[in-house]
Amino acid sequence: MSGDHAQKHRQMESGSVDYNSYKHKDKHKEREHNHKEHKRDKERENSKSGNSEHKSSSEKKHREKEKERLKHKEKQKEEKFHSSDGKYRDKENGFVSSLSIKVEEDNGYHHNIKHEKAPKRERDEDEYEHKPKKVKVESEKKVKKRKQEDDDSDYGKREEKKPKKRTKEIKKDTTGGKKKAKNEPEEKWKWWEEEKYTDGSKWRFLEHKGPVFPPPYEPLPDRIRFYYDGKAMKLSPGAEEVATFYAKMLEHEYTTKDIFRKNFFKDWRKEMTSEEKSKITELKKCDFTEMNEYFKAQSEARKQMSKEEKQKIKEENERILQEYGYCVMDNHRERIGNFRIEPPGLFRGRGDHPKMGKLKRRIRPEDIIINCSKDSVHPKPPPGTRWKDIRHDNKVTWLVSWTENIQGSIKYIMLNPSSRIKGEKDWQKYEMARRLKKCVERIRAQYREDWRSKEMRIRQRAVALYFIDKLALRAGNEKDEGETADTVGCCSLRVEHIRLHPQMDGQDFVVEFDFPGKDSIRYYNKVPVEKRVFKNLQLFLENKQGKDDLFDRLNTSILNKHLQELMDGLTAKVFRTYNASITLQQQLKELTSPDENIPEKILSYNRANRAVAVLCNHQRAPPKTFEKSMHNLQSKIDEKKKQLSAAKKELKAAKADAKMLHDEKSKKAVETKKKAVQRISEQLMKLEVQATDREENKQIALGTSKLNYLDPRISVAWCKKWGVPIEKIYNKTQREKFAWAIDMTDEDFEF
DNA sequence: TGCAAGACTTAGGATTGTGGTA
DNA sequence: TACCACAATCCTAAGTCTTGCA
Repeated sequence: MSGDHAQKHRQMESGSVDYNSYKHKDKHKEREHNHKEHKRDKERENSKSGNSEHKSSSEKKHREKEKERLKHKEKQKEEKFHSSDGKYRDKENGFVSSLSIKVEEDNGYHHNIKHEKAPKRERDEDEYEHKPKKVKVESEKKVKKRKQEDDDSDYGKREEKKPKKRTKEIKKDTTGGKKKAKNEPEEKWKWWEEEKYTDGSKWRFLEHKGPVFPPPYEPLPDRIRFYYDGKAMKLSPGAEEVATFYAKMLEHEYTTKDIFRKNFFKDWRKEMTSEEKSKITELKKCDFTEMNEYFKAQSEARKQMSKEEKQKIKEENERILQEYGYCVMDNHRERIGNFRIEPPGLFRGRGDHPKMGKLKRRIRPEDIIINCSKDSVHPKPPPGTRWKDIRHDNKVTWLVSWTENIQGSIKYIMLNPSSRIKGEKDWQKYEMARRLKKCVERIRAQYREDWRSKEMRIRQRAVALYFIDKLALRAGNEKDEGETADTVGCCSLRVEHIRLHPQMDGQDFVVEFDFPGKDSIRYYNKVPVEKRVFKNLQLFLENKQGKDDLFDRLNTSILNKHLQELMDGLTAKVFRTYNASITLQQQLKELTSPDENIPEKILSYNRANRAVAVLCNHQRAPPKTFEKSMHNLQSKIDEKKKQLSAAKKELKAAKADAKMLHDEKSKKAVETKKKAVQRISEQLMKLEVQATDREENKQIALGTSKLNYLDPRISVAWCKKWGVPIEKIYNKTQREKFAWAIDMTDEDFEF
């Protein structure tokens, strides 16, 4: 990664941000009051529905009550609306649906989407919560009409409009979700237009069916044998199961690693009978090849299955998904992210993980903690078993948890990224980054000042923060030595991870970074820094050895505590989000040109995305088939070039004929040939763009930044501005995750 | 106050699905 | 129809940050 790229993003910020909402003290009080009322309403609803007799239909009842309440509220709002001069206000964007939206009175929630275009207003630093809105279904015609009206109206008028109604609820199939017609368009719930809980609770009602367990172990057929020291040996079921985990990985690089083999063998022996234990004493004498071939044959057989068999499996998976893949959270049927319990196997730690190869044991119902509403139908454990515990903790978002045996950490089943609970958090994350944008210059001035501090701890803090800001480094928490791979982030950098060059490649004060980051991905970068940073680093390195901490007076909690003082809610990772998003926005501005066609625009987008991936050091292993696929693509390009040249020749000839003959037929022929040339030129251009894109993407992973760091509103606004279909940028899953952004953003959005 | 546990986000690789082509 | 390449999705490890407790 080149240092100059990492610097680029620093030049980017210009102009002001549209901070769309602000707080009036008294309005705030009023809002608080209203919200408390609303909360009490909801709580009353919940407590009412919380009796134990209704188990079989609890959710239904709950829903009905909620509907009733909403109906009542809707009526009230309708009345209020009609008695006011409120008009519907249109959404400028039309990406998702034709729902119309009315803007409520400023209730203090921040970030009403309609305000993206609004005049800039001041607002409190600590405010970022979104503003709820109410929606109502409206015909497209009306929407269009209203759009026109809205375009003509000014912001002040919009502010006066009264709310109308909240979204339609999504129906839940209480029978366990028998398959809904797949293509049946289900109206999407616009959670982003509704109120948020502000009491720290994550939900009021939660019902689900619990996790799906992996199938029990199926012993190998007798003909498949394991050999020890050249002799066939029948293993006990427990030992055999663990042996199959290894056998399945025989071709994987893991099995060449000493730690992996050592850990596996140690844990495997624990599963052996005493007789097996006394016989099997060396891994190198074990022969798993028959097992390995058996599994390969099985996998091959799966591929060769008939269409009907495959369809049957697909249908069964769909059935399981419908039954276990959804939960009901506060009246809405929401998709669960990972509803399957992790199957047993061998631990695949990354990098030089000291525990790789250890046995990940099978999770039993007795290990599982269920989290759901008291008044929901609780998930049933498999017959003859019981759950470890059933909790009703609405301060957390998980549905199921268990403790894994490798690190002793807790694993969770949570909702899908398209869910309200994840989306809200995501939105909040980008709002936090936008808040940072507002005060980042002040923070930068502060840390530059701190480079001169008399106190070593402050200088270290300031230099570390400079790196986090400039290079988008991760915070770098302390890690348990010997328990995990040796990786570092900013605060945990050691002397051995940097080299100082007073001069390098014609530049002054260059810092050379070389360290294993998250997932043991190497971070290598040569960065020219300011003289004072360089001098400080020299100072920090004095009298230290390679293994010593670079920042020995700093850790992430000290740093984050400091950041918290600079801006409410600020932590080290916000800088990564901020710098990633601002880089995308700036790069898009720089790279997109109006005369580009759609494929070229997409290439520009990918290049902007790539700049971010480089900044964040999102790498991938080059695809195994990369060289081959590039070669194939090049062949296609060559072939297309030949075609083009032939087509051009034909066109020339046709023109000559037409000149001679002057008849309709030859004129027509010229037109046809012209079209052919044009078509082939376009095809060639597409192939060439594809080749460039692929080459530039060889070792860079774009997905991580797109999914986690780039404010989706930047991409949506860019698509709208340049007429690029959103489908070209986000696939179906991504569009579901970013539905909130797609719905609320217009082309003027500024991060 | 410091540390461990807990909760949640971020991450790359593996697996599966899909569409184009021979 | 089989095969291939790429995209989409799944999987779960590895981070960050917060919370709770001694």
